[in-house]
Amino acid sequence: MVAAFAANAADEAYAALRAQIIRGDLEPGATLRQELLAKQLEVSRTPVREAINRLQAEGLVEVLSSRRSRVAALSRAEIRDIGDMRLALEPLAIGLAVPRLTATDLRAASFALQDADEEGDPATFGERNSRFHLALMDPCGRPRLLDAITSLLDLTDRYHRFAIADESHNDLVRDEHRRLLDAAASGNVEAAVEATRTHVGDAAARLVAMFPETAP
Amino acid sequence: MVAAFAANAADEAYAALRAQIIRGDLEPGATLRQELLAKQLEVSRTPVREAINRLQAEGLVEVLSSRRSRVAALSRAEIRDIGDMRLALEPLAIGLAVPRLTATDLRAASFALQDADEEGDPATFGERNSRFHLALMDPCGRPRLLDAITSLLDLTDRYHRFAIADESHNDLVRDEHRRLLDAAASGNVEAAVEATRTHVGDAAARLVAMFPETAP
DNA sequence: TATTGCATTTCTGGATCCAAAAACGCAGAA
DNA sequence: TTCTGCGTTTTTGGATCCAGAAATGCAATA
Repeated sequence: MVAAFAANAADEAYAALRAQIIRGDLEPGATLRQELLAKQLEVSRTPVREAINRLQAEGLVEVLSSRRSRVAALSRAEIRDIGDMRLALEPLAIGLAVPRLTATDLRAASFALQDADEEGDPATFGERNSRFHLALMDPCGRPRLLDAITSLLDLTDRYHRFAIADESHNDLVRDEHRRLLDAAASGNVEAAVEATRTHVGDAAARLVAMFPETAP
Repeated sequence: MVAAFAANAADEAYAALRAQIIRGDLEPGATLRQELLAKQLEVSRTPVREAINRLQAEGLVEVLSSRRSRVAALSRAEIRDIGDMRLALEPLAIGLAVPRLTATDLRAASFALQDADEEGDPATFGERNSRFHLALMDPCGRPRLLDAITSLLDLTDRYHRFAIADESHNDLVRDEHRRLLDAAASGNVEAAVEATRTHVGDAAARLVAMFPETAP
């Protein structure tokens, strides 16, 4: 593992598994065996179990009929469910955050945007994209709201890799990102909220479109 | 314990603790000792730990600086946070649910409303109130949205008991409930969404008002 | 009497153990 | 060859064990 900045083994296991799922190292549908994961993370099964439980609560892991658990594979319906929730929550967060943005916040968001928009490992595109969004919303001062949005972003991050093959689509995303950042930077709350609505709506629609109508 | 309809001990412990917190048997701020809870629930510490973890994720339990955990005591800011999230999510759920409501759904909601509005144990008022709301939103067909809303309702349920002393306030709530149910029954999506917005907004404001400006 | 330091007790997180349930695989029957 | 049934293996949930951290309480001192 790259880094372990967690006080306890359970947090560490959680962070490691979450990262592996989000960047697709653990593919949707892969079954999770506690013993194996414990060996890989060099801890006992106890913290692995705790991590799996948390991931279940977040929706990144799903429980099969009985006992066994696997990496959640989202359906078209679930992607739409998540998209609509983002569309309800992110404009709220942006609306609260923009009036509180400091120069430091804006600089951080700007850096995050640069990182998100440049070419890079497709596996981490979703992650980098989410980091930009969260950087802008972070100053909203609503921990629970941010947690909820983070969970939603976590769920779809890994599916973005398939969408970024289309270059014209990427240009559009860059454009929407830029518009959002500009509105936030100029302190125009209404414009920022509207830009968020547009962008999240578009992004969700694109993700939904990736899933065939009849697929699981 | 009254009922134990859970297959495994962890679910059972979770349900039991959640119920005790929601109806105020475990007061905000009370520290949770695993050993004691395990003895009370007649299981070992393992499932209790799992239950506490889940409750932490939901926000009903908070972790102290180190190790010890207690029943979450919400602050004014957190109540507002939660209220705004409800205001973002519940209209969405109602808007999706109303076109799909069956006669059975409406009957269930109507019963739930009757139960919520009649005099009864103040400790369970929040719970009964939430059940009505959820009954109306249940057919929305969005499991994740419903989970999120349920979690939010869980968090504030126990604080409603203090609000229902005021009888004029109760009349207003009954009125708003009735308006919402009527709109839903008539299939008027826009009216139902608007009634939800009004009611949730009012309810959240009343809860926030209960907390002194400067309190924790 | 109030306060600081230390010994004791309590409690938690993590590891390990155990029984039961589920998955697997093989053999025999159709 | 394919399906079904049974014995074996694997894996999980729950219980218990253990070491370390925090809290508690007592005593000695100012």
